[in-house]
Amino acid sequence: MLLSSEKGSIPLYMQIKEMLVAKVSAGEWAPGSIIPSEIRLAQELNVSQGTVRKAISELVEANVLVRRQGKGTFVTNHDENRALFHFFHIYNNRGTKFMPECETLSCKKKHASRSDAASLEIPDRSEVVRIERIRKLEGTPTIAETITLPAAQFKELDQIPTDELPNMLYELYETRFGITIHSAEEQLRATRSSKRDAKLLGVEPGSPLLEIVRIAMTLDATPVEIRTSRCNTSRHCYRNTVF
Amino acid sequence: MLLSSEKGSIPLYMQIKEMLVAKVSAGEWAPGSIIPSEIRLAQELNVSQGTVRKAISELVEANVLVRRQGKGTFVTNHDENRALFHFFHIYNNRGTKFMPECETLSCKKKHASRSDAASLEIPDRSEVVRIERIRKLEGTPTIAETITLPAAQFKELDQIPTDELPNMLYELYETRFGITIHSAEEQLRATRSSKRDAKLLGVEPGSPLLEIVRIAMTLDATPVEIRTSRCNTSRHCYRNTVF
DNA sequence: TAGTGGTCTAGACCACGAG
DNA sequence: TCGTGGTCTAGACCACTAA
Repeated sequence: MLLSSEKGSIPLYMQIKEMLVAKVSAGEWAPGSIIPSEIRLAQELNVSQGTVRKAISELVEANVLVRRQGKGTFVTNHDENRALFHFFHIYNNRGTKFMPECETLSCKKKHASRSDAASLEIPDRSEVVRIERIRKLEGTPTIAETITLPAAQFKELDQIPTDELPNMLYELYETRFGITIHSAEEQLRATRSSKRDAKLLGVEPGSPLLEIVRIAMTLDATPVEIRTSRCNTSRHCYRNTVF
Repeated sequence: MLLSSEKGSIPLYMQIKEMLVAKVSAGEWAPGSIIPSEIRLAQELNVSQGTVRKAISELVEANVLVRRQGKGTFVTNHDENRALFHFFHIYNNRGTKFMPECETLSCKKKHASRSDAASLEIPDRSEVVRIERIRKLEGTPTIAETITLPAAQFKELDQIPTDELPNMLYELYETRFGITIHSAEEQLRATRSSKRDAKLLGVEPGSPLLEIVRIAMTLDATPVEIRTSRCNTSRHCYRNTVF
């Protein structure tokens, strides 16, 4: 790799950051694996350790890498805790969060609707995999979920028996399809429960549900999942901390 | 100030960070004012510039300070843009955000309910100021808001004529009461519109509204405002980006 | 004991803003 | 031109982990 240190060019640590992101993004460094030490990278790139350090620090901040003192620096991987911590925002009214249980109702191939296709940046009517499931919190069904994925990137996902689909799908995406969810954009609205959701969640049809539409993206900002969650918020709520 | 650099003690940059936070928190350095340069601070504290730099960097990350190259480092202040950018999350369905207009309905002293008192960490039944207002987005009334503040810290707020209360209250809190909102915790639920809100927002009574309960805090984590927003989400939504 | 990241230093030079 | 923050270096020593 070539770094340019011309006057007025992009700072070295930024260029190094881009390089590191590229390696992770391309899968050259897999999730969970160790990357070369700061000193090695500095030698290879002909810069000082401090410069590499700054690049790595920003990627640690962005949850791309994790440092472990005495061991090394690793590519972040999606264990259950990360998924729960970063991507699950439903708490009970006492302010605590539990790992949701999960029952998958169906997992089938469909053709993308216009809006799904637009969100996933794939051609109109192309194939998608659609998962329907319901999630229980502390024993009671609380969230009805519809998940839409581009079939091209999730080949044969619909062949997996529904009872083998795990609770935390992002781990599956990573281990089985090599797709790591890095960020997501969520839109929240209040809606009326459909008859179907009402039955699944044990509420009156038409009663208010919190609808969360999430578009999840990889490190290079490619959208790969649309997830619509309809939540009964009588005993739970969505929490967000703002700085 | 004394820094301890004993073996096994808290890192210097952490101690410096605490010191800087204390100065801002105590109002010794007011919002918007410049703080001593990195070099001056380093001299005064007998550390290298790099160490001060690391302390400041983390506070910039936390939105406590802002750097301006060539000018200096400043205490963050709450202009309209900061309030809109960090604390207002309602977008229209095309994904854009506008400065809301605002009509204040009332601003009166009350006695705190048990739950309000608990949230604000003040004695039961102590005095609070209650503001009721409605906010218009692109011309249509979209959000009904109830704001509760501890009267002890917002003396004579209820004496201000309602039509003089500004759109962005956080600026007022800062300039008039010396209280800077630094972070907030939001809880979102789907609720049914009350008759009163329905009339204010021009919707059917009982129709679903997105309820946002925000507890806003100062830099030292003291809760100072409870804000309940009930939003009509037919043409708007709450957005959140997750990493 | 060797190797990793974590803290800290002292000093160089660049880019920006104001006088 | 001067003072600010922004980048980068070279090297010291500490704290942690694993062999």
